[in-house]
Amino acid sequence: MTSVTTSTNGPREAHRPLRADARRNVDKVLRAAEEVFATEGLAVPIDEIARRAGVGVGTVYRHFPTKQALFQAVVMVRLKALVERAKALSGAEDAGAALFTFVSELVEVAVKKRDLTDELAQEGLDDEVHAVVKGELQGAFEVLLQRAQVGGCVRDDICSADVTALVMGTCMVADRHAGHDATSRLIGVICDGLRAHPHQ
Amino acid sequence: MTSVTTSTNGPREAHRPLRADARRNVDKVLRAAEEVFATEGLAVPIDEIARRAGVGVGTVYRHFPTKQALFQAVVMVRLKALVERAKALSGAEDAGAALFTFVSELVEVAVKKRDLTDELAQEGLDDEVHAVVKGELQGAFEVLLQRAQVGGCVRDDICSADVTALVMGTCMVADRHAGHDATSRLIGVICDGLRAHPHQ
Amino acid sequence: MTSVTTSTNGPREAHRPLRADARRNVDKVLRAAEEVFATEGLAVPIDEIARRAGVGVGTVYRHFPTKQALFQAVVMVRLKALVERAKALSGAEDAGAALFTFVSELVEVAVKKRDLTDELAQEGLDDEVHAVVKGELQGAFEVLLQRAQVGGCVRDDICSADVTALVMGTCMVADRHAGHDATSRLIGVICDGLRAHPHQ
Amino acid sequence: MTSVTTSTNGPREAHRPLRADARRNVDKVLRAAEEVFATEGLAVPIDEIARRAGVGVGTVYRHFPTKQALFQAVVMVRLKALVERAKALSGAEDAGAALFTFVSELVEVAVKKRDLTDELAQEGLDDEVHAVVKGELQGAFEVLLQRAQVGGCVRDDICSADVTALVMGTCMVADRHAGHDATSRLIGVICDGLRAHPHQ
DNA sequence: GATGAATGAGCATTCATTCAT
DNA sequence: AATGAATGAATGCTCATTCAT
Repeated sequence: MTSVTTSTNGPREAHRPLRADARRNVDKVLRAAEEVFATEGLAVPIDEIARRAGVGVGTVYRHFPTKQALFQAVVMVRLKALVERAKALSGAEDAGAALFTFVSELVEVAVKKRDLTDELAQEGLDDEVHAVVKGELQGAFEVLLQRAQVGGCVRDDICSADVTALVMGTCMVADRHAGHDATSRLIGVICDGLRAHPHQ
Repeated sequence: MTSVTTSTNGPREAHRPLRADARRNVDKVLRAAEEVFATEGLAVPIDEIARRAGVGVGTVYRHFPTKQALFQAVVMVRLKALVERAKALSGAEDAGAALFTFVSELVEVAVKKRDLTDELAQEGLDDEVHAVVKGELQGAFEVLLQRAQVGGCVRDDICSADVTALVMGTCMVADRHAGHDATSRLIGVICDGLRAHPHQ
Repeated sequence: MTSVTTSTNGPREAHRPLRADARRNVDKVLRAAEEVFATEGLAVPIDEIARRAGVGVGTVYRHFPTKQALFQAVVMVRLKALVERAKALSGAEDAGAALFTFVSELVEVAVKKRDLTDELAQEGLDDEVHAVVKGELQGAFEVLLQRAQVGGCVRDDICSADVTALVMGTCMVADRHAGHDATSRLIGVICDGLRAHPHQ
Repeated sequence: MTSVTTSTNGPREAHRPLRADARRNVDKVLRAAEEVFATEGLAVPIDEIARRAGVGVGTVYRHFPTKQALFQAVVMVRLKALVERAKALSGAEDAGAALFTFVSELVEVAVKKRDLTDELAQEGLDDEVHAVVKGELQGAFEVLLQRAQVGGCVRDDICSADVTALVMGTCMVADRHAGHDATSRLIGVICDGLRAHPHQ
């Protein structure tokens, strides 16, 4: 895995260049947090994350003013990856397939990374930066959806928020529903439901 | 709302009929817990529940030996209601409509009662009683589903666990997705996806 | 075992005759408490005692205003038995043997009944009645000791409080020092120390 | 009194040298605990100890993961002192005098420090470290005893565990038996009992 | 009198966050 | 900048005691 923070100067003040060792620490923390949030969810103590990262708690707090902030930063990484993926798929031939692929992949990731699900479950505690990324994701996703709708592959009576919700729901439930096959079936139902033209 | 404990002698030992005042307290606690779990989730302190119920903490603990136990009791009430509803619907003419009605209602309820969602999200904390009720629900649900499948209204490649999962997911997400219309749209997609014959 | 309360009208108000069933309850409580204090010490919850006695907590409190009071009542029974024994032995031929027998028996009992030890360990929380019994025990014991000293079997430079202390100490330690033999050896040392004429 | 932690790097992990301020706090906590356990026994709330030490509860828990752990640490300090003393005495000319001196001193200390007594009274809560120190004490004590037995100053039919028990018992009782003279008399009896050749 | 439900102060322990080193 | 020690509010739970039934 390459540096998790490639596209930013750091989580707190995005404009002051961090010293090399500081950036290294931010990275270690993010990586540890990623891992531990992914497996244990938000419940994990900060001390544990610091321990795993091999730094002191103070260091964690220097870079992330709050546990929530760290959590969001972790998810941000994933959100960004999703944005990339959505953008990449938005040029595809088959607009329907592109949307369904995206949805499938998203769910598959979330099944493995509990924090993504947790994040999606969070309500109103987003800061601005976060909101921006979420907006980007929404935007990229909307493109995917509209192309699919325009192409007639997806019903017209739903909006992107609806699809997002359905996907989130599936994410939240999928990791409890052991096995890859089960997940696929869930995705299958959702996708078919989207494809279907509304029951008159 | 009528007494929450109509069909049981009390949460702990179903054997000795509770004194009238005790019954009243159990009810007050359950109601407070219901409300507060629904809005705040599992995180609320027991003291808060006791306060809202107008009883001492000790009273809560007398009836529910553990916070988890209280939580489960709260959900049990809902689960039982669901079982009733599922059973009632399983005699309906139109098997497909019955299933879809059940699903819709369930989601509508869960939107208002966040604890149901939380419960469904809980993993391994089931005690036996709990498991039994969940089993009953699963059973009743299965009847509903099979009848719908036999009648050709629902695809054959999914099992009741799948549907349960989809419904749960929708529940979890629906309350964040304000508005009755939005919820209906989600349910619509799910139901159409279930109705659809799998995309080859 | 016959009624534990033969020589009293009840622990609280020694002068109002108790109804038969009340006395029966006092007895049940005392017996349960005896057993449970003996094995678990003072730490046991009152509820547990009530449960074992087959009565409600309220009943326990009706007869014993306080946990301490119950505890003392239990020990009183034992203390009284000790008084009897001491008196019985004070007429014996061999005054030295009588004293040593008493001491041995006392320790042996205490090894089995933790509460006796606990009680002996209690400091200043005795009520009057209690003090009286303790006084009697002290008195009876003093007789035993003086006779042994007069007979030349026990050194003169110690008082009954000293012996009591030594015995208590041995009690407290003896139950941790598994085995009958070990206990005997401890008693042996103490008795020989008492017999010995002080090291000049 | 000098630093309580002279011979150790700290209670938890003997591996990393504690920061000066941390060391100071550990000391304050130990001293407060010592004092308060000595006067009130194990029953004192941790908060009280923290208050007296002038630190927050969290600090106590940082250094001692458990109330029991703190208690043991307190006693450990004393046990270690005893080990030292026993070792120092084991080279003395007069083996009998050495043993009796040790016993006397131990009791005199325990009279003032009730926690020692409490500790000795504890049953099965020994962790390994603790067991080791107790073992050392036993060992050092055994040397003292054997030398005295070989020299003919102490009877042969008892083992070090017996003597320990007798001493403990005396400790437990001695502080209730106010006055230096009384304590001396108790010790006198014990020592004479040990010296005595068993009564046939 | 008996019962056991209710009470609530009390306690051990955790953990996010701050701050001295 | 980094560290990790200190803090203390918060929480789940227990149990002696009181009181309505």
